[in-house]
Amino acid sequence: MTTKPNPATERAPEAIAGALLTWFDAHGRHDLPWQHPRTAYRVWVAEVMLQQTQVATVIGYFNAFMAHFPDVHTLAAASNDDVMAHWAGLGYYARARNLHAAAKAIVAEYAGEFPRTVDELMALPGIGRSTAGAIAAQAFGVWAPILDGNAKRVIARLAALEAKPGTSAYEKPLWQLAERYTPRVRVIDYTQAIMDLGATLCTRSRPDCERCPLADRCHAYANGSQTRIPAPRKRAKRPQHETRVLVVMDEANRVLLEKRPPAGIWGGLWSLPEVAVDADISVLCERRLGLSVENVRELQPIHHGFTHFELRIHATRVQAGDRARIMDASLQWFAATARPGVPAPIAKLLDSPQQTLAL
DNA sequence: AAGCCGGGGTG
DNA sequence: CACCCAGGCTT
Repeated sequence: MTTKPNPATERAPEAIAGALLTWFDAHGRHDLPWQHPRTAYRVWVAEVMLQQTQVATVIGYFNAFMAHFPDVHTLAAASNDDVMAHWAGLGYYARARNLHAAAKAIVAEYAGEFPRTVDELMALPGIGRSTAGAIAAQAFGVWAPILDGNAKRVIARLAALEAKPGTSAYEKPLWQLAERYTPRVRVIDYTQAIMDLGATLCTRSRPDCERCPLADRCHAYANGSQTRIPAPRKRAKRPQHETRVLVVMDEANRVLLEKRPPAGIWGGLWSLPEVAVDADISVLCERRLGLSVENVRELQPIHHGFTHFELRIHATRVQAGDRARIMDASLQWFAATARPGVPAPIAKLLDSPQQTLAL
């Protein structure tokens, strides 16, 4: 059968890249922290932090991370707790776990020198096709397509691709076009340029097509479909969950924290011990923590919204009796001033003046 | 193909 | 409040 040719695929790809690069020289972002200096290690850490996380949010974390883990050897040799603490608040904590594992692999298998091919990069934990392409292109100038959220939006509009995001009918042609448009020269700048265009002009809502260097080649702009491409993803209503955490204080005003299992919500982070909502606190503390408690007091519940569910967190504060001995390695006392990174809502609770952790 | 994984920005 | 963000991994 005959299919209508897609205008975006017919055009000379060099013209797209050329127009984009000319625009980039004048209007692109040239002062992002990971661009100066642009080492493979810094590009890699930045790319992982930037997965599903906005640039403005990442910058502060990136600078702090680099100050503490200046190179891949330092990162590989660090403790998991130290790495997780520097990720606390960023979310998607599997990224930090994978980052640490990948650092160890790069030291062990590559003597600390990053591999330069997409396939080798993709074999490292936490690096998928798009991130591998970004590292290869930006760190080494190796030709490789990227397809992050920005590039997807730009290319989908160029091609007026109406397929539903998340389906292969959407992803496959996008990768094909991403390869076609990626030039053999100036791959570092091109990779940055298409992301910058998506971040500054070809935005999800209210794209500024009047200033777009690709407007005269954009099929969506030509037929006025740019505001409904890509189609929004309908999300199921978020279920409501409840849980309870314990704020256990000892005589020295230290608080008891629990290292969470690697998988699941807040995986690998230290948090307040989580118990059943209707738990008998005294009995539970005696049996699970091996300590007697006094001054059991209910605190103000806090509410936290996740992407896929909402959580109402009840909090019970108790004072640990004498001779409190915590045997479990996943439970540890921490001073308020020297505690590890904890999830954002827990940090908020612990830092809240009204909670007044002191008894 | 669909679900899981966070916290913050934006309209 | 809805939707998204320099996605990847698991099932």
